[in-house]
Amino acid sequence: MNMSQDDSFFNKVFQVCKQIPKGKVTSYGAIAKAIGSPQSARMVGWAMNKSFSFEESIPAHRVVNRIGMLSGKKAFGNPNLMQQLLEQESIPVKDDQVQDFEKYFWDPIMLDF
DNA sequence: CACTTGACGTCGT
DNA sequence: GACGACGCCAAGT
Repeated sequence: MNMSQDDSFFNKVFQVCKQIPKGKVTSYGAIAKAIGSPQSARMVGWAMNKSFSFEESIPAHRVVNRIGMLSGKKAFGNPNLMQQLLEQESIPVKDDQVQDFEKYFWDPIMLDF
């Protein structure tokens, strides 16, 4: 099956993730809602974990849960890497939580999927 | 093939 | 407002 033209859940998730502006973050639920599956937020997170298997550079570090916590930091190999990447984009992180989450939050719903 | 796990979110207490 | 339970869907065991 051809993944390049795959309109499946995963592909949509990856497309959204790649379009997250630098210095911004979003939540799994927001992505799920944006692609039309608001109740499949878990699948978004699961897709992110699998995203490392894809050659495409998915900025998975820009995706956190609804409260801005770095719930998936462990998937980066080094648990501190996710926070490092966020701070690298001028996103303040403290205690595995994005500070001023609302301020840096980017809603993918505007992509009008 | 049935059960458990998981980078979540919403609702009820 | 913190904590627990349930629902969601796919993959791993």
